[in-house]
Amino acid sequence: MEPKYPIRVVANKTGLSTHLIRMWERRYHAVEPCRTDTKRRLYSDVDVRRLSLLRRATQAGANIGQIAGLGDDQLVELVASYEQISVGAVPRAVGATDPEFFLRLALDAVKTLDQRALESALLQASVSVGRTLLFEGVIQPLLSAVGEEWNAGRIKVSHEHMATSVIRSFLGHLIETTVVDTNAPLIVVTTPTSHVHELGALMAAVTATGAGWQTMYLGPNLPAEDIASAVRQSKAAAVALSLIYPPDDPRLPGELRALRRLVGNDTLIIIGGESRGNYRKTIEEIRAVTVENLRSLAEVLASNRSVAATEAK
Amino acid sequence: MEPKYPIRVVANKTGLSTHLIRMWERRYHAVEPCRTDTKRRLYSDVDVRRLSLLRRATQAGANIGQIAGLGDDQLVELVASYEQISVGAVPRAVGATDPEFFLRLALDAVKTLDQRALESALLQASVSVGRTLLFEGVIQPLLSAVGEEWNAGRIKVSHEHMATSVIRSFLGHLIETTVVDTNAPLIVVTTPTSHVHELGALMAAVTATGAGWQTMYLGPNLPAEDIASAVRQSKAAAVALSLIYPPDDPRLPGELRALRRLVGNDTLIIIGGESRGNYRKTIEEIRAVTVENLRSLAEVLASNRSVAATEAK
DNA sequence: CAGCCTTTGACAAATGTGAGACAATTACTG
DNA sequence: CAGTAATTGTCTCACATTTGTCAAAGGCTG
Repeated sequence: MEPKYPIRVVANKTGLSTHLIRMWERRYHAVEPCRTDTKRRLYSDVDVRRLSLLRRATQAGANIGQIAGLGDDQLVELVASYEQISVGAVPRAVGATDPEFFLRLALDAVKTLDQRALESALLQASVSVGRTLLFEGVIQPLLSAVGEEWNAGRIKVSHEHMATSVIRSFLGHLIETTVVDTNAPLIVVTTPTSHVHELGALMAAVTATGAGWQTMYLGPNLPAEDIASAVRQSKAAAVALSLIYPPDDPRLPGELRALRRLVGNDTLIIIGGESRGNYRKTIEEIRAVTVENLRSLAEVLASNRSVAATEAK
Repeated sequence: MEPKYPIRVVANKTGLSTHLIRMWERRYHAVEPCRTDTKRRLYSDVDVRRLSLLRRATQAGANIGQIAGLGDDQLVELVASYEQISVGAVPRAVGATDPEFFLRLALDAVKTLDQRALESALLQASVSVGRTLLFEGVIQPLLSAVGEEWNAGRIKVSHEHMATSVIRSFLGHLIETTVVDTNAPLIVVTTPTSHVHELGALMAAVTATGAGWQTMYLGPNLPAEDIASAVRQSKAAAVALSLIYPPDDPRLPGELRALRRLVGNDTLIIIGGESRGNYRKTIEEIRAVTVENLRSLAEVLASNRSVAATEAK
């Protein structure tokens, strides 16, 4: 863990102001970063994580003065109890920033049908690795792994259902606990009719809140007409659709064209999901943006945020 | 369990006002939290639990002066008996405990597609009215109302999806935040194959945790074989199935018989949901218990809890 | 040289505390 | 049944603590 971030970057990553970070250091020794030769602060990933935890805890009502001195592992527990998640007695590895560790933990939990352990693995992963790594290193691999195990007949549908249900509620929780400013532009997230896989859309929704957008998550399987009416009623600046299964839906091109027609040309349409490639022609035709993964979704949203915000006025 | 919550967090968690919490302390010594060096109150999880119990008891009609001195165990019993008695009876006028108020709030939120408002309406309702009233007075009427509005063409599917998605994550949250004794018997909650309506099952799952059972919620649409394997692997003492739609599923009797055969005769099978009446013959045949509503589910679970607990040993 | 960082001191908003008071309801008494 | 006392939730006030924000002055960086 080499120290590397100047204070400005840390402020961006954690959502705290530089002022506040320095104050917390001065008053409570919340984090004491290394310095350059010329006394400039240089924060490590561990510091960033600690500051994020502190922010979540204070957000939930803790007094910074009381908690600033706590150890990292205590802090994780504290955040859990403040946010009303039960961690229970589980193997803890706060030091580990290794997604694979949490992936293994989670997969074991699925195999043994242990709901609590799965929740706790996800929670710990979410505080120990960043959100990007949480998706790309834990949740997505977990879903693939569960799929493989099921294909191989080593686990049952019930395991897969349990995993889905826990992950879904965990992701919902992430959206709820992320505070976004109410002036932020709004994005509608859903999947088109007959596309029933919803976890991709949920992760997109979480990514969007993380990128500072207000999100309206409408669940899977929604006709173009209804998506458009939701966009209009909520005055959303963008729509994101996740396409996973079926990979070859003959009715989808029609739906997409209808969507573009109904929302008008000012609304950004973003399309992601594994099957997006199979509909490329239509996507180009309706001038929608495709994103390969959640990271590029975040980039697209970041670069469109200011545009959307100004247009709203 | 070190003391850690400042009073405002406790107020949020319990639904009491900070004023009232201090008053109960001054007058009745209901809880006497530790203090910081500067006399600020710091509550522990135990204190929070105790205050919640006190709130539930007073809401059900107990007078605070009488019960404030009781021990925690007595309080649990008291709350249980009080809530049995006062179900349906008019609760004492404590604040705006009118479910219809929250129902209207929630319905407005759905109509205006306001996710946050719906969440906050549900959250307020859950701390202001008891859980029974939350289901029977808010969530179920809300779902019916949304259905009616949709039939009448006054709202779109997107509204219904939004409502479903918010309610689902809210219910999931309720399950997670209810702390259950890890020795409690376990119940598996799901719906059979092709029964895709999941909110009934989710409410059943919440009811079960409220009745002191550990709950494994597996989501909707699960084949009998997989339900049974989940029961066996998790050593569950009971299974609850919610039947709503379709009301006349020709394959259901076969599924139910298979379920009984696969789980053996020691497992309690509970069946609820609006359509349960249409399958009465099979239900009797497999010696399953039917419940009319969530309240009777709670009763069945309460009376079977001790039985299940002893059998587990 | 403009812009960012550091330290220090100061300020104001928010929140918590204890005491007292008030109004509404309930329970008891003659 | 009227009158009285007790109960209980809410509110206000004066004061202390906590905490986020800001400004000034000087140094570092590109």
